[in-house]
Amino acid sequence: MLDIKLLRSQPNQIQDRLNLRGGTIDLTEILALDQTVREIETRRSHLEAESNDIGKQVGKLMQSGNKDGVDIQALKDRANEIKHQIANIEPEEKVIKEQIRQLLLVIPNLPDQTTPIGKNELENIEVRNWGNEYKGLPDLLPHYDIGEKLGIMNFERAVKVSQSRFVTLLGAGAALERALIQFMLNTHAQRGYQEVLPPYLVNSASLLGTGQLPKFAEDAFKCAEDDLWLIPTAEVPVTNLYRDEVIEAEKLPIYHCAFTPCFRREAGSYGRDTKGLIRLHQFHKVELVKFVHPERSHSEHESLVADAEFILQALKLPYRVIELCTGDLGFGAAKCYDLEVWLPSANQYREISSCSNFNDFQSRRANIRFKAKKQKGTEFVHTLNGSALAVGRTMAAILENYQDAQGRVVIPDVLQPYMGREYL
RNA sequence: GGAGAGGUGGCCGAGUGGUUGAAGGCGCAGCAUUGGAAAUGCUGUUUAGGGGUGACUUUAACGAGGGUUCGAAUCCCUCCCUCUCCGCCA
Repeated sequence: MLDIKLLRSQPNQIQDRLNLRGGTIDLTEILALDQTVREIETRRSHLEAESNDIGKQVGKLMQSGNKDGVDIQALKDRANEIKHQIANIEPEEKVIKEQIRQLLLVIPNLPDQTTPIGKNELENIEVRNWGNEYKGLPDLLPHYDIGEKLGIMNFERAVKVSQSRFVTLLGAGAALERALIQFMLNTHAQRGYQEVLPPYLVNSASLLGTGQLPKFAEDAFKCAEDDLWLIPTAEVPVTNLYRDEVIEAEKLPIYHCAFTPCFRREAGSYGRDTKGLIRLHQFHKVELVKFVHPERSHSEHESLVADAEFILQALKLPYRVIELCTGDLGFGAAKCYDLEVWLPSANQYREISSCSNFNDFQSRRANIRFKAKKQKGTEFVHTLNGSALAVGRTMAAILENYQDAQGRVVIPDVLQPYMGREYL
């Protein structure tokens, strides 16, 4: 959520920066409503001040024993008159305030000053790449084919049990998934992230806090009987751990890593990535979440990306780092790097992690502040998060990049201790 | 699911419908004391919105939302949450 005061004080600059995203966001309505509501608010405050004053006078007169005096009745009459006047303007004030809130909630974040300007994904920037694009064997199989051939992956039965876009892992496939999760969590924990195992069902306030609601309700699964939703990412429960809290400044930065299943309706993606592990309604992800001092958020973002890259490098999977341009940035992100892993069967890179800096966008919505000792007032923290990594897509990358001439899949060195074997 | 108890500031904990943003304590900060510290003493210490360059001023907030009243932390209603006991349960 943007700061209404910033919007008020420099509407043109804000408009220009929002325009870099390419959408059409009109701020005139919200600015007009803001102007109106402030006028009403001032009037109401004055009326309430008078009313408070009368209350005190009545109190004094009552205590001095003058319970039925004429002057008391006159004061009461005046106070009732004020009450009616307030009742006349207050509903309008509430309605307008709610309108402003609703409008603010659907305005995307301002792109960071350092985010490259561009219209769409074609203008994203490749920052660096790592490893060789493995062209593979001539008879290299896509991950879903080798997975089924090895008997570690079954799509048909998952469809029977649920519906399309679900998978079942079997035997070594299930073990590999579990090994990846263990390896990722252990690595991050060693590197300073506190592990969290959060709830997988969250309330609407949490989704509002991280920005999935109100705009993207159709992307999430909802439990109709309850105010509960299946999490689309661990970002939601982990970020909201600190909702409505004031953190002591010296406790920052806070680093968490979390493994969770993620549930996404994938509305509007019919026919895309229908085969394999790439786009499922349920998948596993290890997520990194940071709460940091605003002054440090840029460097914290870089190190977050490095922590995600560390996993890819440990697994020896070729990848590249893409910095998203303003036109391709997600709703809440101010700056974002995608990590894309090499998938030889498709002869292309596919997103395996997205590392975003939200600046104070989420913390404003979720009301996550910090307070420095000796300083008056509070400030909003900056929140950052990134996948490290999407487990299913990592499995897909391993199944393709590690195929050998015998049709086996070599298990990456770092996973062998977890698997107790060298090949699938 | 049934029965009961309770939600007050960073924390603990008082609270009578009337100048209570809220006693007291802890914690924290500053000052004094000390060779230095502990102990002690004094002072200060919520957040958010509006107005003002500013000192400042004004409004709101005692789980949330309504109601009664000139006036509500205090009385009434609805909802949420927490705890205890019983039942059910991995």
